[in-house]
Amino acid sequence: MAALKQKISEKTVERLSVYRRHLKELQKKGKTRVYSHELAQIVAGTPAQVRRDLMQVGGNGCSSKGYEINLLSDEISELLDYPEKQNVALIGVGNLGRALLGFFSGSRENFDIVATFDNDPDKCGRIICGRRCYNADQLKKIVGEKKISTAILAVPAEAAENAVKDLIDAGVKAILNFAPKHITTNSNVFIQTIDMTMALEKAIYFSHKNTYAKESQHERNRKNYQSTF
Amino acid sequence: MAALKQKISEKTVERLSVYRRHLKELQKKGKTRVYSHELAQIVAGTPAQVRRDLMQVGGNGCSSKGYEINLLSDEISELLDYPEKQNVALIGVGNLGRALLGFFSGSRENFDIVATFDNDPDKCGRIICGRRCYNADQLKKIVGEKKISTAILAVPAEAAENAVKDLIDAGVKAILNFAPKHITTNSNVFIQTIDMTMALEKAIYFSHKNTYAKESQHERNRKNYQSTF
DNA sequence: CTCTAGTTGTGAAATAATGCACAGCGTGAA
DNA sequence: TTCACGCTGTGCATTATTTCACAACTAGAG
Repeated sequence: MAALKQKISEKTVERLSVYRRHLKELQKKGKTRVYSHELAQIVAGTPAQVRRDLMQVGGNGCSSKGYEINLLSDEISELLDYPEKQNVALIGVGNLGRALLGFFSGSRENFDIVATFDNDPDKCGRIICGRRCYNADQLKKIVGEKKISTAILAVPAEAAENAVKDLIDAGVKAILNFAPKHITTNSNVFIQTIDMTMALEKAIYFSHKNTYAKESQHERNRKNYQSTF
Repeated sequence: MAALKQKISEKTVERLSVYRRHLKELQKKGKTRVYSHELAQIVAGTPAQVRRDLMQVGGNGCSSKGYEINLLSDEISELLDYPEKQNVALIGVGNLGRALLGFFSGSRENFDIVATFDNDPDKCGRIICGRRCYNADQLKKIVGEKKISTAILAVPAEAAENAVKDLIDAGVKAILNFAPKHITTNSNVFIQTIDMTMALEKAIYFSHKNTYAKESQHERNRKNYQSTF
């Protein structure tokens, strides 16, 4: 228990999430132990980086046997998750919103999308992918009632700014924003923007640069991981 | 023309894309000039950082008048884009794929989704959102014919690895991967994974940490920008 | 038991990214 | 014309992140 409550960097949190998902796959395959260099491959990092990350969750690797998968997975979960399943709301039930709803459904242990919101009267009141769709003006009420801590924002760019305001006002603590618009706040609310347009433009940019910018194998591996987002 | 062909960092490329989109909005509003501190707000960075980024594209800000929006936008485009519109393929026409197709449609100047692929016989041959859907086994042929440089991958996690192999084999140069699976390659192909599950887990993680980790205003602003992806 | 091979944990070095601070300049006012 | 203000471009300091490299340890072979 080395690193209790030591502030964990965002990058590390991101990687821990990726490690954990991979660990669960390994569990399914019946593996019981894993080495740092195996996990390193997943995130295209170095074994040293993986070990450092894992130290933050109480690094209990065993020399020459590596890490015990079950234990490690549990430890990561203890760090990333909360005792109670977290309730999440989806704002904006357009094409993207519905796709995200499907994407995030299924057996999730640590969170649950419990409500959706839209301001299209045709959608409100209906059940979409198993979740009730509320009118946007119900936001504050439902967020309070259902103790929703986090929101997924899938509204058009023009609507994003106001939606964020409303969400913060409603008491949400984190927002995962898919609208192609970067939004800041001076509140304590955590806003993570997934800027898909930017990501595609970036991919297109590097699609060509890569061809005539030969690098070492190692460099290339690192390049391929990328921000992961 | 300070920085011609100087290697531009990924972070900078990301921000340039964001700047450009904002510049185009400003253009629509009729603004003609912009200051570094205005752009800094957008990405929750510092003016110095913005100026550094812009220097890479030929920094031609004018003392006390700031940057000329039209010129700056064009210069960023010259750096990020290519003379020819880039052809993009979408792999996987499920819910998410179709949503992405819609999301990336509209008036894009620098790229165009020209084909979609799926291995569901029901989908193949049909026109989906205006794009012909091909069978996956046509990939190499079509990628060659249509000079597709970049692919958007929206297949289930299990299928991602093989899909990436096929795409690389087909000659694609960059992949934007939405499958919750990190994939590496030793080819020169640029793979950018948008790990939405990870992003949500991260958001949930920081939703709580933020509440009892008060920081300076400035720190908070930085936190709120986040990886942007 | 001893030795070898291979792995972890981690201090220290290296690298990358960010922010500070100021010289230099253009602008507009007087 | 002169001056004050405010902004850019940038060297340098600072901070964040990654990698190196090695001591300590474990397992297994002989």
